[in-house]
Amino acid sequence: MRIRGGIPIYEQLEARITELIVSGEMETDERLPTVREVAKQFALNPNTVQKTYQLLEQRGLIYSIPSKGSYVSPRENYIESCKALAAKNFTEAVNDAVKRGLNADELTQIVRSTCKDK
Amino acid sequence: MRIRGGIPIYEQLEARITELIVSGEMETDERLPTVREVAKQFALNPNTVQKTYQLLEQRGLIYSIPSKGSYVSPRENYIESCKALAAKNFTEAVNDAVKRGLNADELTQIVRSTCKDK
DNA sequence: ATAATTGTATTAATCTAAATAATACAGTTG
DNA sequence: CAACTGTATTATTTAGATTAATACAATTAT
Repeated sequence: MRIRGGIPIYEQLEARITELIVSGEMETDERLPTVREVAKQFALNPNTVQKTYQLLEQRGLIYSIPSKGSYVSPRENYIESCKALAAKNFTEAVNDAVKRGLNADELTQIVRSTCKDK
Repeated sequence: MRIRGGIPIYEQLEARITELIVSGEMETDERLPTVREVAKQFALNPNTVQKTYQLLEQRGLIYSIPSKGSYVSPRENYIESCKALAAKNFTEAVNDAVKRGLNADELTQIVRSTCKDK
């Protein structure tokens, strides 16, 4: 099974797990499902899942102990860099929107209404 | 020559031309360079450029007359749908940023500072 | 102890979308 | 008439994403 539509699976998975961790749904030092478990659950290849875990580890969101498992990093290890990356991506999105005719007020309004539903 | 980095060339080109049109650098009914001219200038295949022109026409930004050329559409033909599309994409970006830990105030701040430099 | 499970690593093969390439056609323009 | 226009078709090539088949050493559970 292969998820279509441009965005690579390992990135989709990375976004999903990032959300679980950043939102606090997973606690610090909580164990993540093994690479093989996730692969089985979503019918993916273990290598694809490992790629995601490597990404998450590079960004400080998780730490992996060989032969043991992968765990959620303490918040102070990642929150800064995670937000920095998000801010960078978001800045690009703002620039794109401006180029397509939206102004600061309109963007601010979208931010407000989108965040309100949370 | 092939532009690297995930985003397809025809989308990069589409973004670039959209900017020219939306910003007003190109005027209504102004003629766009021909498919073959653009292809030559950027060392692309004419088919790739044509794909971009098709996209732009679908979005109402340009209109093409066979055997004559492609021209910038009047503003009222596209500005609404163009902004709607931009708003849709931007909303996704907001959601992504929120999932990664940014809040409404932080996002608004980024909007302000990013738009200021323009 | 020993069998199963862990993260990690390597290498090759497969698959798909993107991009290229080579044309062709009909209408216009000079 | 010759050159140029947008448009269309089909086949090929390419590169990145994904799969696949393993293997290893360390940990855990039986």
